[in-house]
Amino acid sequence: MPKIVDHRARRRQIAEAVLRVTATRGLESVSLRDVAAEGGISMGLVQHYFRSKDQMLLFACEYLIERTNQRIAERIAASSTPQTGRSFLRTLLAEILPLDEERRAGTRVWVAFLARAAVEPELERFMRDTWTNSHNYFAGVIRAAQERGEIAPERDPQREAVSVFALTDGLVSHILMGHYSNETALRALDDYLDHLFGTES
Amino acid sequence: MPKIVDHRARRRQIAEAVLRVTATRGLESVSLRDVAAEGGISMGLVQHYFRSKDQMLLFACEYLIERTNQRIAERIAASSTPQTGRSFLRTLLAEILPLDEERRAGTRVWVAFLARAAVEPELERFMRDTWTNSHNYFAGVIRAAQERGEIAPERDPQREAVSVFALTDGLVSHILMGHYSNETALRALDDYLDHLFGTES
DNA sequence: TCGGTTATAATACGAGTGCATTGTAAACGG
DNA sequence: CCGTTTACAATGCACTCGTATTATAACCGA
Repeated sequence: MPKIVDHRARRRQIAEAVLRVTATRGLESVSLRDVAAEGGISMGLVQHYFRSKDQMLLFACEYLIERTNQRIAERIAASSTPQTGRSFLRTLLAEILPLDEERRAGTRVWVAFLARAAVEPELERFMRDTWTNSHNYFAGVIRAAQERGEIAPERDPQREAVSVFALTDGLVSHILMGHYSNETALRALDDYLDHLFGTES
Repeated sequence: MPKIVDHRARRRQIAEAVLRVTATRGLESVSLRDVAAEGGISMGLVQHYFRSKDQMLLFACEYLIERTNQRIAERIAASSTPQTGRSFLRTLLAEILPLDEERRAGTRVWVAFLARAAVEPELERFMRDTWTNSHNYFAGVIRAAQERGEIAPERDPQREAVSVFALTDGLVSHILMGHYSNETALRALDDYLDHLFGTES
């Protein structure tokens, strides 16, 4: 055994450099040299930890998802408890929106990978799996709220999850382009929650 | 005056080559040589009609929007008349979804430009303007239906337009990745229209 | 201490890039 | 019919890219 180095930590460190470069200059201008420079390491080291550029990008994408999910879980844990199903769902969805620069940076990277996934089957599969997980989580939250009587029993959690997921993802793009303001997007979210939780009827 | 050539037609022809290459291999692998080969012309000709690659891509993006809007207008004109505000809106929104391969190709290109716009202010401005036009159109359609009594008067067309626009754009991404099926997406659209036109109350 | 394995760096290489330059043919105004 | 302008083609150039190769240093088991 030679030098002891935390392999996974090094890969994450490189992935973070990838994400930073992607957020500022876009995925198409990410080169191994840029990543190495951003991470303050040599290009050979990047190659040592990733067989190819594609594998490096895929890992960076997985890392982005993992980091984002972790951040969301933290914020939810930090929010006031106990809370209703509605407030929980609102916290969750609002956390997905790019409301501050940190999340905007993450979202810029995310749409870059999304565009790449449109022409790369392997990445597309990964995106689909990621979204399926999210969808199932949303549906579970909605079903739980329904079982607690917060949502009318005739609603189908699966169908509602489709709507709320698509609405949120759509708002994400529009906020990112500066088309809808944070307030406008949050109001649209609340409008939907009003509808789902039957405030208006 | 030398050879008489339709300048705009040539530029559109080149733009179509750009869109074809982008739809199959992605925006990041679009080179002047690829575009020339795809269009069956020389690389020098491409340079003759566009000062730089960036300008070529911007024009191609504008052309994509123009072509898409035109196609939507045609389909609407071809649909049965007269129709209710609801059926009109449904036709309009369903036409935006990538339900067949032709529209899927266009959508792949669209998300590629979207990702680029996230790191290019000029393109971002263009995207924002495009979306503002679409939003205003949607709001106008909703307001017209409201004035004809199809939608409850207390609804705000602007707010509803935000929701329907975001929902549709979200569904676009999810369909493109193969996450939601065409039927699932259309059902989510219909669910929203039920809500907007008050079928359920 | 020695041998082998790994971490890290430096660099060479061929392919591809956008753009600039140059060349050629065709169409008009004079 | 001539010259200027434009349409189009071909090629050269400086640069960047991902990857392969090689070199060096550090560590640990034997």
